[in-house]
Formats: sequence, structure tokens, C-alpha cells
Amino acid sequence: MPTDDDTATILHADLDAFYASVEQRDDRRLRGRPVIVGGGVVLACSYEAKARGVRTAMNGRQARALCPRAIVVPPRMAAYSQASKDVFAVFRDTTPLVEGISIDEAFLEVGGLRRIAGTPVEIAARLRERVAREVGLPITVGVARTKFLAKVASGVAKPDGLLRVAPEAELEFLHPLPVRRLWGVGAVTSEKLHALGIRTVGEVAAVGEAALVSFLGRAGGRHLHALAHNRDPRPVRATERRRSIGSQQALGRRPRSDDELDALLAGTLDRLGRRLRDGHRVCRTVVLRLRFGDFTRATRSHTLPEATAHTATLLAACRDLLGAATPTIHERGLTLLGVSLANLADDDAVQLALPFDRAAGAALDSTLDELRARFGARSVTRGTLLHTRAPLEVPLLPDDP
DNA sequence: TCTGGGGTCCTAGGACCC
DNA sequence: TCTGGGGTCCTAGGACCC
Repeated sequence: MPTDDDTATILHADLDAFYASVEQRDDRRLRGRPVIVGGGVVLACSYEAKARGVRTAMNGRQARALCPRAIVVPPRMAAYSQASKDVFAVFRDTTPLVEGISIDEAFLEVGGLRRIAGTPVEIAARLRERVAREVGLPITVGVARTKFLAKVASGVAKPDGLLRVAPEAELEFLHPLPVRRLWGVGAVTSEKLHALGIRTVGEVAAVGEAALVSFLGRAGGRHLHALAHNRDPRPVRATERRRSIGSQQALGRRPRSDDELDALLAGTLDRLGRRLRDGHRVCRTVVLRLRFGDFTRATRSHTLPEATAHTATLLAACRDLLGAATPTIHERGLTLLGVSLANLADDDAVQLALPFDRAAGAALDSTLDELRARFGARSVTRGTLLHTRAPLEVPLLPDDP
């Protein structure tokens, strides 16, 4: 039982089989039956389909072979987006400290709510009830002292469950789990670890940090070492702004003419430009993503001198990149075309020429509030200043000798 | 396992700057 | 003649997440 000084105050809330659950909610004929969302590739599947071995990202033909009785429905992204908004409204009504991770999961910090709302487990139980009653969707919640453990707990408790990891039993819970459960361990890393005879989190914990760093690189090694020893000091923080937006589409095997590709590119940039302007953002870097007939991939990027949301400017930059890649495309064929816009900033962000001076750079932080006031901008951040080598000249440091 | 679409973060080398 | 250390930015690629 949680005690009064319970430090397990982080909730990880994760909707179960999200897209498929929305479909079952909206069409009672689908309830209790195996449902697959998406035709060519499985975007999501209900637990009835999972029981037959169907998995997310599996190709459609294989999925239908495993589960011939499955009902395949096309995705309805607008419905999922609305359902997500409804669920996040319940999250934010539960606690102000909500960190969204994706369309269907979030961390919630509920420490400090004990007197008004009860223990974290009580809060989690109420949250599950509310999401079921008000939005009509099943959700699993993990409760723990750290983000990482809360996420592992919800994964273990799925579907439609609630699990608290007691602070005194964390390693007992963690160490027998397979390495794949560690955040950041995917197919490649787990294969590397298996090759070294490491299969469980406990076995990772027994390896020194230096050894992990030499196998997996600096960041990856340190990250894994910390998680395996149950060290995850990251606090729950309100969701930060997007760092990039993008769009891509698979083209199939059919060869496309240069004109066709150009039209696709123009359409993609038109939509992205609109999203950028709707969000009052500008971008400075365009990234062209290509996948070829042999499934090799390439990215080509270009950084503009000034941030913009002007479609024609962005399109021109993309055309140049695509033009340069045309020989490769003719040679190997193109099966995917995508564009990402990165280096995002608010469209009224102050743009400054940053002097190359470390001392000034450090002093910048202390003058940000002053700059915000002076320009009446929504946001002035150090990041904005650093990645914007723009023409506006501003006396940065009034006290500068 | 013949392959969706939307993202995040890390690494590494080269150019450039002081 | 010989030859520094520290930093940022850009580009490309890769792993991973849902």
C-alpha cells in the first residue's frame, strides 16, 4: 500500500490499440472482433487481432493470412486526432503537469495533489474511469517513481490495466525484464546486446558503463547504463514545441516522370507551408527524404539564410535538392518522397546576428527577458538566437564595454 | 518481413571562426 | 619552420519511438 510519503508520483497513461479502439467505439459491429486499421501496412490492430499474431507495421497480406476473419478498415486520422484531444483534456483536468509523448500517450506528474485528489494510484484509477466514461476508450496507466519505470509498468499492465511499481521493489521488477523493454533499445541494439550474451536488464546492469559506451556509443551507452541501474532523473515537463514538421508518401514501384515528381513535391510543400503558417512558425532548413527502388535511403538538406514560411521559397530549395538527386533517381528508381522542415522558430521570433563571442553568448541568457520585453515577441530563446544568423542588427549587450 | 507516416535524438566530418 | 585548442554550424546518415 502507498504510504503517506509515497514518492511514486509519475503516471504514464497509454491508450490501448488506439486507432483500433476508436474504430470499435464508433462502430459496435467491430466490438469483440479482430480489427485491422490500414490496408497495405497494419497501422494498428485490436487485441483480438493481436491474439492471432497480427502486429503493428506488419504488411497487410501477411496480417490477413494470420487472421482471415479480421475486419480491415481504412484509417480515419481526423477521428483519432479528435479522440486524442478529448483524452488530453481529461489529462490536463487531472493535473497541470502533462507531457505528451505521442498522439496516444503522456506522462502526468501527480505529486502534490494528495490532499485534493488522493494517492497517485487513486488518481490513476479515476483517470481510467473518466477516459472510459467520457471518451469511451480503454487506457492503461503505470505509476512509478521515474518516467522510465512508469512507462515500463504501463507496458507490462496492458491492456486496460493499472500497475504501480513500489519504490522499494524497483530493481526486483526491472532486472528480469528483456533488454527490449529499455527505452531506446530497438532491433539493432538488442541484436548487439544478444551477441554479447546480454538478454535481461539485470545483465545490462552488471556490465560497466565504459564497456557499454564502447559497444553502443557515448550517449547510448550512458543512457542504457543509467536506465538499467534505475537512474532516470528526468522530471515531467509540460510538452515542448515541435522541432520539425514533415510529410512523406510512398510511391510504389511504378516509375514516375520528373514532372510527376515535381507536382508531388509542389503539393507536399503547399500543405507543409500551410501547416507552418497556421502554427505561426517559420523554418530555416528543408530536408528532402528519398527512398530508392533497392530500399536504400538518402536525405538531402539545405539551410536558408533566413527563416521563412513562404511556400515558393521552400519549394525552390526543395526543387534544387531534387534536381541534384535526379541522376540517382533515374538509376535506382524512387519509392518514397518526403520533405521535413526543421530549424523551426515562431514567426515573430526576434532574429539576431549572434556575435562570435563566448562571453557574449553566456551573457545572452541573462538578457533574454529584456529582449522579449523590448520586441514584444511571443518567444525569444537562446536557441532562436543561435540558429538565426539573420540580418537584423541589435545592440545585444547594453553594458558591453 | 519486400516496407506507412509522423516524429526525436545522436554521431561524425568538414568548414569556419577566434 | 612548424603548427593549438575550443567552439558553432551545416550536412548526411542511422537508430529508435508510436
